[in-house]
Amino acid sequence: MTAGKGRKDLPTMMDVARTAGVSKSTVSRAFTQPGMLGAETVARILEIASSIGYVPNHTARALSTGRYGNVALVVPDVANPFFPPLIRAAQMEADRSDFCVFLGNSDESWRQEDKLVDRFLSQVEGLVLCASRLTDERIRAHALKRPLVLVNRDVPGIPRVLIDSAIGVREAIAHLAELGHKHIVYVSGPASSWSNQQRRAAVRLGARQHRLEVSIVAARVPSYESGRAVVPDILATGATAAIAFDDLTAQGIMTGLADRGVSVPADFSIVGCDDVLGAATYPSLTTVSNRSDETGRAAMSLLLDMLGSRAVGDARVTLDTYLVVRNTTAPPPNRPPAPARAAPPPLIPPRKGEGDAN
Amino acid sequence: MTAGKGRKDLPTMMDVARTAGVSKSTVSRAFTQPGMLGAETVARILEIASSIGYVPNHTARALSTGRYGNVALVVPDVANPFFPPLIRAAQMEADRSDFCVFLGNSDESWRQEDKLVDRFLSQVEGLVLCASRLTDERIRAHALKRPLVLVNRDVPGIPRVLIDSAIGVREAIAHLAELGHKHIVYVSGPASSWSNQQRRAAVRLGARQHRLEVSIVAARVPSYESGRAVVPDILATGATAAIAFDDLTAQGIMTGLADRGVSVPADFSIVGCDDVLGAATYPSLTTVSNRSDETGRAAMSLLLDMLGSRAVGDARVTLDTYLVVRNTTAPPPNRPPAPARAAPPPLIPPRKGEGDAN
DNA sequence: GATTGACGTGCAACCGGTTGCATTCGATAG
DNA sequence: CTATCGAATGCAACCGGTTGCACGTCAATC
Repeated sequence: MTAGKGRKDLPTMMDVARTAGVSKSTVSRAFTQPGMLGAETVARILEIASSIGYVPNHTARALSTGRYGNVALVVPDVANPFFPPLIRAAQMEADRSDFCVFLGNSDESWRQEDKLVDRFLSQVEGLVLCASRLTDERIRAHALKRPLVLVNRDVPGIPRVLIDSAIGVREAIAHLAELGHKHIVYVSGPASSWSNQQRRAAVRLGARQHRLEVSIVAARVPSYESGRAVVPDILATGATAAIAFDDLTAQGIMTGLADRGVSVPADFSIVGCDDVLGAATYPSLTTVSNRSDETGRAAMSLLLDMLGSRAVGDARVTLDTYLVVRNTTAPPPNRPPAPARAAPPPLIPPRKGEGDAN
Repeated sequence: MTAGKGRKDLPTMMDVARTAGVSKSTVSRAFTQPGMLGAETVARILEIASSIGYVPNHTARALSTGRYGNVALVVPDVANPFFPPLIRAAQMEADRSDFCVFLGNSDESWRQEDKLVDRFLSQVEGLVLCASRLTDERIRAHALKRPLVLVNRDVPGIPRVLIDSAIGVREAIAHLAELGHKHIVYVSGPASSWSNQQRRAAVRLGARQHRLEVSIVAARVPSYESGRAVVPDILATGATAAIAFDDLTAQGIMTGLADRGVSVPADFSIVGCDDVLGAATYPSLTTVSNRSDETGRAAMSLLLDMLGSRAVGDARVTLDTYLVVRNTTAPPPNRPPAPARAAPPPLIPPRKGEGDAN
């Protein structure tokens, strides 16, 4: 019963009330409905409050109003470079409405995600689940209890924000076609990924329109390592350019090509996806923007709209992407490149935080 | 008063109690002190609870016990690649003790940070502040109210976890000396940064021990752009190797050197700091590990220890670093490199999330 | 057969706010 | 001078749990 069992107790509303010679209610109103009180009373109370370092207790307020002022954001892997910009944007959007945000790391496990959501449920007004690992069923169950917004997960009936790579990928195809490429490769990501399906379809469609030959090479997991590993398959197709599922894979491919003396972009062109590495690589990577920050902002904004009881119903927001041309694309060489020397074993540890973010 | 004003209300303890034909207290104890109740009673209650989807209300519990089960983690910029691994590790460490973590993004502003801390105070049991922008005074004030752990901020009396780059930097110096370099440059970060002070001092000391000449070149902000910008200054020193304040700066330097036809590592060697880019660059960057994940874990673990009332007092944990040798360091050329052509204007946008993380 | 305990459960106060309603008081209207 | 009304404030119930204490029951003990 006794709260805090001696731990440092923050000043309460009663403390303020006592030294101000008023009742709890008055102090409460001074903070929530100042207009209802005398101007000098409000001033005095606020003065006293700040002098003794009083801050309204978020928890107690939540209990009586049902407005927790908190939202939860759950991602599979905080360290996956896809997410930090999204998290940052979502956090700042929530902050604009004075919401605090819980961050959950599901560690790519649906059990963990389920546990987190349950823990969050009773102290948040709503949640944003990114690339959720839960079943549609569980998601629906949770959505019954609290407003829920999904990112890169398409469950009918649940508001969701999706990054549609189609446009960006189409731009990439057009870009390569314009440069004179005739045969390209799509290095695919996880089959279960919604993003991967989008991208592959867009590649196929774009290639048909531009009369390009297209090969598909599968990289089971999107990572530096697996990109590096599939380079022989890529070269075997005889293509002169590749579009990779994501930047990490593209990066691995670049390394694998360099290992074989194939230079980028002179001998081979590469396009990534997600713009996760920025211009940090050399040569800097041509890639498809993912606008993950806008995604984060949009998802949080959508959630806050729902909380503001502005009905949102079955929202399905898609964000377009665009091509970011940097320095890994150029006209094809006269002859398609071929392996010059045998591939060395992979020496370099994979980058942390890889995996299928989307 | 009426909570939820019609919003989806979660089932409460009373609901369970009613259908189980017992009192609130009994339901409560079924969850918190099952041993005090009859075995079959507990079983029946848990059964009913899960059947109607009841989960104990975190908020209400917190209010009466003072144990919020929450902690807060505040960083200047989530998107700065220094932080995601730290956040991830801290989050998972907290999760091991069933704590939920609030994430705050101070956006490099002490006002924002102060606001966040105040908002968090009343719903967390403790906080971790990373690279805090607050004054010592404010930090002390907050620490009076709740257990507080600092990361990369050295305020006597407040428990803190510091990444000490000295060892790693010393290893880097030894590494360069062994390769045959005689004259190196330290490209410094923000003067106010604790980490920068550590690193510069370590460079100076190490250089003296190995009888190397050392120059200092100042990059005001640690970023890709500013690294690229200081390349002329670096070359002007006549040095054959550089140690940069962080990886982003090092990356910019690499690009700047390439722009001038100076090849890395054949003509010039580069060492970064923080190991933030992993092996993603080409050539992959030799750098000093920052172990930011261990830092996050250590800080959170320290905080949880404090909460467990295991007194921690004035803890000051320092984490050592080590050199990660990759492919940007090699013996110096016979003659020191010189600019071959004029530098092109910077075309490439700076990487998001830069800034002095430490 | 009455006493004593252990055990299982209910009662009610409390955590720190919020809010509908009652109350007080001065001012304006009648 | 009194009735009326609005503004300012207090009272007390409530949000959903936790927990000290009291109560009732039944078995073991004397």
